[in-house]
Amino acid sequence: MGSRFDAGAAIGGVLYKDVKHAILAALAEGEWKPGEAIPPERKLIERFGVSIGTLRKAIDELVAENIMIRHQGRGTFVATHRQEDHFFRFFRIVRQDGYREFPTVQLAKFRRAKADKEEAAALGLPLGEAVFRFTNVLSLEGRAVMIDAITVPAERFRTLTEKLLRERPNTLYNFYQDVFGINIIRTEERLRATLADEEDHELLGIPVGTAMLKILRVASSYQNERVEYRVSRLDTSDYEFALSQP
Amino acid sequence: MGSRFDAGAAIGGVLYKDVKHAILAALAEGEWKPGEAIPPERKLIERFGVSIGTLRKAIDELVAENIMIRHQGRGTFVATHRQEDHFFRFFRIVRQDGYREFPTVQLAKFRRAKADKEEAAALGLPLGEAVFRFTNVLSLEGRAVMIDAITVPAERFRTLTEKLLRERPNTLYNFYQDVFGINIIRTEERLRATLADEEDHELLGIPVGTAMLKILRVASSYQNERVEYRVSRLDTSDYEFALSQP
DNA sequence: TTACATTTGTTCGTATGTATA
DNA sequence: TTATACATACGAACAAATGTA
Repeated sequence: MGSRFDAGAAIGGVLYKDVKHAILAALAEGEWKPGEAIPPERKLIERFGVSIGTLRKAIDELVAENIMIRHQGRGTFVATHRQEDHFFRFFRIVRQDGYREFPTVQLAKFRRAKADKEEAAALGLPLGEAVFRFTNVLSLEGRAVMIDAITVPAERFRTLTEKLLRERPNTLYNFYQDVFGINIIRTEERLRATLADEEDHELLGIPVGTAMLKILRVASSYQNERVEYRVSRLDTSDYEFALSQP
Repeated sequence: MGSRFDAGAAIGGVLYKDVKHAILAALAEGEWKPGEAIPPERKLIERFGVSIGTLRKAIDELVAENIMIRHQGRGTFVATHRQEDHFFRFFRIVRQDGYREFPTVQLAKFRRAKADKEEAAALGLPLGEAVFRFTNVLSLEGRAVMIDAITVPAERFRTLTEKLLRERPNTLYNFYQDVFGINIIRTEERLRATLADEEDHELLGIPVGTAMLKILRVASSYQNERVEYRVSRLDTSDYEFALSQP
């Protein structure tokens, strides 16, 4: 059979997991949008026909995965990238003394292209599939320190244009949410060292051959759908990549 | 007032947090050692005078923080660094195709010294406090690729000797557990790029000026007690630092 | 300011299922 | 088979935070 709910994805066997996946499916179908409250627990236990404890256990996991946020007395909300905390969950560049600051972003390049081998592998697309490629230059304290070379599948970002990107009011991941209904909830990153090339010199004003941190990121949406591949290059003379475990 | 338990650290107000901290305190005092089972839930609810649900909520958090591991039908155990998973939680160096391998370690240097400014700040010690400094060279697939320069407070590692380090049978963090009763449960890492120097050339056989990944790590024990400062330098021509969120 | 309804958070306890020794 | 241990599911009662009349 499958789930005991209509929504789709389920394993059967563990009730709270079924509830969790039913909620995720409703989320993926756009029933509740980021920033909105989902129905109160009382309504949800009616809808799913489970006890309060079971429902809470399902939502507990969604909260632990940063997909939802609970506020006592207000309700349970679909997470947004608008919240400061959420932004710094994915933006891990910090001044070497620990100070965190919002970067300013400048769009440097934008074009439509066909996925090369690396992009196709990272995004799980066929080689040569249509993609958008664009480059952002990020500044901290007024100085350009990082280049983000970003690739997204054209299929999923059909209406993307350079103008839209340039005029977006808030963060990139928030823009993905608002305009394309894409919610980044997970990233995988790999870090290497490399030497600055001619492009780094032009965009950041650093000498060719400077040591740079190279960050390769694949960002995914609700169903582990890979929606963004990003290669960042950071000048680490004043800033660094910060990470805490757990 | 304080806690309603003897053990110490508590906030009062939220019962399951008190229970959690009481368990942590017992852990820090060595009542249960890594690898051992803690008493069954039945006993613990008697000891703390709380309900099963409250106890489980306390242990849930400890499990989420990788401090304990539950096994249905067997018991709840204090986490060890022996488990493979646990090792790769702190060792994040991976071949660029994703393959994970255990490194072989060679002790290259060992000496007693006084904490310099950087070490003192990282470990929260007074400047000039006695520390041990030692250097490991890590090899993957038989090739030396990373240098770990490690500093630990002599106070906390009183009986450490070069011989002990050289003859330790298993991983370093496991050695900390077994010999010093120190359990690393948390790390903070900062990553930068740098250029290979003369020491890198000597120990890894790479040309001076090669781009290298520099990782600064502070490792902490149960009560956020900082017990190890480590500066690693990785040749990222074949390997990389891998990271998944969440 | 107060009172009240709404919503999530905490604590309690019971019954049953599943894995292990 | 039996006993033990954790896992799941249920639901009641009260506390705390929030928004509104």
